[in-house]
Amino acid sequence: MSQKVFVSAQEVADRAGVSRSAVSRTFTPGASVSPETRRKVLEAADALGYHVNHLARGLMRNESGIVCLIVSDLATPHRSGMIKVLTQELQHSGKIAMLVNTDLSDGSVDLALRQAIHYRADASIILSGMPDKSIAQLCLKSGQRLVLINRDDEQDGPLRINLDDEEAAGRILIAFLRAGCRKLAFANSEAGTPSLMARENGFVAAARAHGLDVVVERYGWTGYESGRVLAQRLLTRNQRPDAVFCATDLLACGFMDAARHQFSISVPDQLCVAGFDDIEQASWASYQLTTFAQPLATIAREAVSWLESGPVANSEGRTSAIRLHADLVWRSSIRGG
Amino acid sequence: MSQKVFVSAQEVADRAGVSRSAVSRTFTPGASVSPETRRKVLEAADALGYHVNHLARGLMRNESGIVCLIVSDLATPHRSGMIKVLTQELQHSGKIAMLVNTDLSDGSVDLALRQAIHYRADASIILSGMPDKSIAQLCLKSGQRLVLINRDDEQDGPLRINLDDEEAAGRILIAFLRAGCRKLAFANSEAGTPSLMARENGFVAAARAHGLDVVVERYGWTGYESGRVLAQRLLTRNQRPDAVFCATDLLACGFMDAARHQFSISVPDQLCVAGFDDIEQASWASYQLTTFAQPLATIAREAVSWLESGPVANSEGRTSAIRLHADLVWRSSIRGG
DNA sequence: TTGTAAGCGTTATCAT
DNA sequence: ATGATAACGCTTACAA
Repeated sequence: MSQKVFVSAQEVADRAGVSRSAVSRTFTPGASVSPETRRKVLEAADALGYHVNHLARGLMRNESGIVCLIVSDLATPHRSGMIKVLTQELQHSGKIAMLVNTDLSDGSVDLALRQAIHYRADASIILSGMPDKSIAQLCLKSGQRLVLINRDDEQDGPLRINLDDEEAAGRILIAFLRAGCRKLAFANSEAGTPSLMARENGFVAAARAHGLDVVVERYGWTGYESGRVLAQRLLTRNQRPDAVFCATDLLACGFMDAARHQFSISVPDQLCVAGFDDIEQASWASYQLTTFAQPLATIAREAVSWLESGPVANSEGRTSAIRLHADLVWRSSIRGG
Repeated sequence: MSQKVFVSAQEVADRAGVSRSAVSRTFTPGASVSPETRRKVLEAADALGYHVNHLARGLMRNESGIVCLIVSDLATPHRSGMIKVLTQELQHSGKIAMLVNTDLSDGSVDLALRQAIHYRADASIILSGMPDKSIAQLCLKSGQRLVLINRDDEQDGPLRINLDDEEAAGRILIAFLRAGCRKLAFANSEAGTPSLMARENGFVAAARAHGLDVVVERYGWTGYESGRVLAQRLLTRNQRPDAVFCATDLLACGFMDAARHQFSISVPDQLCVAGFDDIEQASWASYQLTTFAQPLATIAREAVSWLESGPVANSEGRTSAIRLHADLVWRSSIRGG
């Protein structure tokens, strides 16, 4: 297609009157070059607009510097926030993010991982879906690292970073009880991902431990609109709940809006609401949602530092799992405090 | 670092009992291979877990398939929405997105473009900041394509996609006038990007054409919090405005929240508000913001199809600019309709 | 410290 | 249709 004409190391070498290797060494941190040649090379490179070809370098070094981010629902506040911190952290450690959007086809996580292999990515970070066992094994066998965030998979080999969802659910139950709520509900999507289900199960279990029942409702995709539908369903019951734990903030925003504008219910006076993720909108004046903060910075740091850490034990790759704590962010969608 | 051991074409060839070239041809669309060899190769490849090395392929073909997305404020609804459609469109046409986050350092757009060159990206799409003239020239000279979205630059060579911001500003003025508003205000950030300024200038000019003045206030970064500050400033004036055009939806959300919750002003009864971008939150029940929709799908399609179109005229690369129309999305933050 | 030469995994050219 | 061979731009022993 486009007639690309990049400057090569040879041209720089010619102009500087040195060998190709001298040029290569100049751009290799920690290689031995005399200050004089270095200067000449840098000068020629600058004049010619030379930039090391990372494709070729990756080929030789067997290390591309590419990390593949596999993501769906790219435009949701939580996911985009995740991508933001991950790209920052990756760039900070000299890597570059390749972004694969899996919104389109089904089973596209596998397709995405194939892309990662094609470009010889040093690692893949999966924020959505679950890879097929076989393709995941291929990645690991090929020496590619795998990080699963909020996927809670049983597979061996990848790094798994998860939150303590159950425990958080228990804490929010206490908060509801302190606010005097007894008619509990849980609003979930039908996505059924491990972390979503852990929140649900944790909440139900904690309630049961206190001798209380929870009305659970699930609907559609984990977004604002689903929150409205869930409100429709939960707030039209004979026994209207006085406390709702929503599986995500996005659901909670939709739920609150429906409760207030459609059912004229006052939050938190007549209904306490809690969410999960602490997306930016949770802090907006219209919501002031009590929620759990995803420790984004920590997640990114842990993920990237694990990628940087030396080679994984070839012997079946040591199994690593990190469970992080989610801080409760108190706002006014729950009475008291 | 990690001992990566990917399967090579040679290994596949050996196992299938054919030559390397046969393997290569099997994976090159439109190459001539007999069904028989093809089958043997595919079988061996599958058994071994072979995947074409795009690094090496890019080296040979002088075409990496990589497109670099250069972005700041990654986590805002508008930017993430943009990234979503762009990645979809790119993947759809067989390309892959490399994401560079420029939130960190200043002048990092140049750094980002350097990364694009390092990885021999076929093109770069810039959603934020402006590249230095020299580095942009280097990209173009190297045969890399450049797309600037909502940057409205004068430079020659790159494709420039912009909205008709001035014209849109004129339309919203009419809407305000029809609603009976006469005390106009414009809420802007201090970012001063061309599109933001075009909205401001277009609004002021249109008002002047109708013999009306506009109070313009600018503050901080283009986010929710700035909207609140701007409301603070504009709503405490002697002459309180009865209509505010906010440069973006995010500003508008902050503005509306402050107006309602802090100043107990009713929107749209006492104050009409309009925004720009049509982010998801604009449609939420708490805002119901009248705004202009960014034609995201069209933008992405235009950008990617331009990348696919044959080689740019080497003779100074024909100058291409696309100006798109922003549809007005009517909701209830303006009276009437 | 420097240059020479081999090799990374492809694809493209050219015979066959 | 197939196989040998020469690139592609780089890094890295190895030799000087």
